[in-house]
Amino acid sequence: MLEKSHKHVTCLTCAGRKNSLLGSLCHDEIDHVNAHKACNYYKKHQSLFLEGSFPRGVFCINQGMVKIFQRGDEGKEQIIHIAKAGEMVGFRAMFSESPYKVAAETLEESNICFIGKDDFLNMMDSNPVLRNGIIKELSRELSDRADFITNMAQKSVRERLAFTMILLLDIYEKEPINLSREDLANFVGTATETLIRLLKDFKEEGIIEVHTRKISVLNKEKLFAIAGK
Amino acid sequence: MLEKSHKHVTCLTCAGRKNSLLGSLCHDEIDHVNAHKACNYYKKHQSLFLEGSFPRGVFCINQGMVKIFQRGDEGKEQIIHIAKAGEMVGFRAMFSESPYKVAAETLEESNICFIGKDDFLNMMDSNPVLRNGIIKELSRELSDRADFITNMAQKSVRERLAFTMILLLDIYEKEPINLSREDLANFVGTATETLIRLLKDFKEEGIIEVHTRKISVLNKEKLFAIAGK
DNA sequence: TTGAAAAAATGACCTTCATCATATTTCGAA
DNA sequence: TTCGAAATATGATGAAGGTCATTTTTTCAA
Repeated sequence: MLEKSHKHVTCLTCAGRKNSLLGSLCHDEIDHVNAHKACNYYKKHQSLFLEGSFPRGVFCINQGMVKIFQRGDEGKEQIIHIAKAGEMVGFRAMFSESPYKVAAETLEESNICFIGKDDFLNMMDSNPVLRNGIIKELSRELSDRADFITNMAQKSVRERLAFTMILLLDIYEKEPINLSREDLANFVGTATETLIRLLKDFKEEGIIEVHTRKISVLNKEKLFAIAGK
Repeated sequence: MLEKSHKHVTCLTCAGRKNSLLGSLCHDEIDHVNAHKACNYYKKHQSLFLEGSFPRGVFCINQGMVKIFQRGDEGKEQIIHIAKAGEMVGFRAMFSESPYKVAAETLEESNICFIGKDDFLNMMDSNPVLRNGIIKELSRELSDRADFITNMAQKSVRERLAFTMILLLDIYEKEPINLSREDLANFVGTATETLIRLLKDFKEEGIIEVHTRKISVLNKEKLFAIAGK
C-alpha cells in the first residue's frame, strides 16, 4: 500500500528519475522542480486527464502505472500505451498546443507528480540535453506507433496478443502481468471474449500460467515465434 | 513533366517552404541551406531510403509525393503516411539515432532536396523557432497515429476507407486522388480485392467518381458520415 | 461471512473480410 | 499500333473473429 497522504516525493531520491527524461537535470534544476511541482496520490482507476481537456503541464510517474487510451465511437477503449514509473505522461499534447486526444488513467494506485507547463518549457529552453532527450523520445514513440499500426493491419489477433504480451513483459518486468481481461483486449484491439479464448489456448500450449487475473509468461520464445520477428 | 536535370532548386522560391517547418529560417540560414543541400530529381517509384538503413540527413520535398511505409512479415506494405510538397521526410529516425523502421518511395516524379544531418542539427540548435516547430510536428504526428491505431482496431474496412479518403482529399487538394488500388489498400489496411469492391460500392452510392485510376470525391459529407466523427 | 455486482468464461451463431482463381482492362515499351 | 505484362475487376469459398446470451467465478463492501 502506498502512502496516501499528499506527502512530497523528492525528485532527488525518485527511483525512476535516473533513467528518465529528467535524468539530465542538474542540482539547481531539480531543486526548482522540487519546489514547484505538485505530488499526488492516485487510487486505482483514477483519471489524470480526459480526451478534449487542455494540457496544463506534464505528469511524472513516481510509482504505479498509467494507461493511455482513446475512446472509439461506441465507447470502446483503445489502449495506446502503458506508462510505468519513471515515465512522463501528457507532454505530447502540451507541445502540440491542442487538447488531449487521448486520456490517461491509473491502472493501480500510484504516486504521480505534476510539473506546470511554463516551468517545464523554461527548463527545456535552458537544458539542451533534456530538449534532445524529448525529441529523441518523441521520435522513438513515432516509430513504435508505426509498428503498432502495421501489426494492427496485418497480423491476426493471436499474433497481436503474443506481441502485446512481449511488450507487457518489459513493462511488468519480474511481476506477473496484472491487467483486466478487458484492458488487455483493448490493448490488443479485440473483443474481450476473443481475448479470453486466446488466453486459454496459450495456457493449454504451456506458454502462460494464469492465477485469477495475473498472467505469468512461461515460454517467452514461443511468444516471439507467434508474434513473428 | 518536371525538370530532369539535377538543377539546383532554391529554397528562397520554394513554394512549399513558407508553410513548412523551414518557414522560420532567416536569410542567412536559407543561404547556408542552399549552399549545402543537394537537389535531386526522382522518378516515380524511386526509393528515398529503405528500412534498416541509417539516416544521414533529411529530405525536403519541393515537388511531388512520397509514401512512407513499413513492410510486414509477408512483404505486404502498410502505408503510414503520404508526404507532399513542403513536407520533410526522414528526420524522425535521425533524431532517434537508430536505423529507419520505415521506408520512403516517390509516388510520382518529384524534386527532393537533401540536407545533411550535421547541417540540420546545427540549425536546430541555433534556431528555437525551428526547434519548437519540430517538437510540435512530432507531437502532432503522434496524435495522428493514435487515431490511426484506434481506427484500425475498431472500425470496419468501409469506415476506414472513408476516413482515408478524407485524409487523401487534404493531400491531393483539388486534384483527383491518384493512387494505385494496391497502395490505397495498403493505406487503409486491407486486401486489394476488398478495396476494389468497396470503391465500387462508393461509386454506386454516388460518393465518388472514377476515371481509370483517378478518384474524385463527389460527396464529402457522406464520407464524413461513414467515417464516423 | 455473505450476498450482490463485476469480471471472467463458455457456447452458438453469423458477419466481415481474406484468399484463391480467373477474367478483363489498361499501360508502356518495342 | 500492337503485344505482353501489370493493374483492375469479379466470383466463389472459408476462416477469423465479433456479437449476444448465459453461466461461473471473483471481488468487495456491508
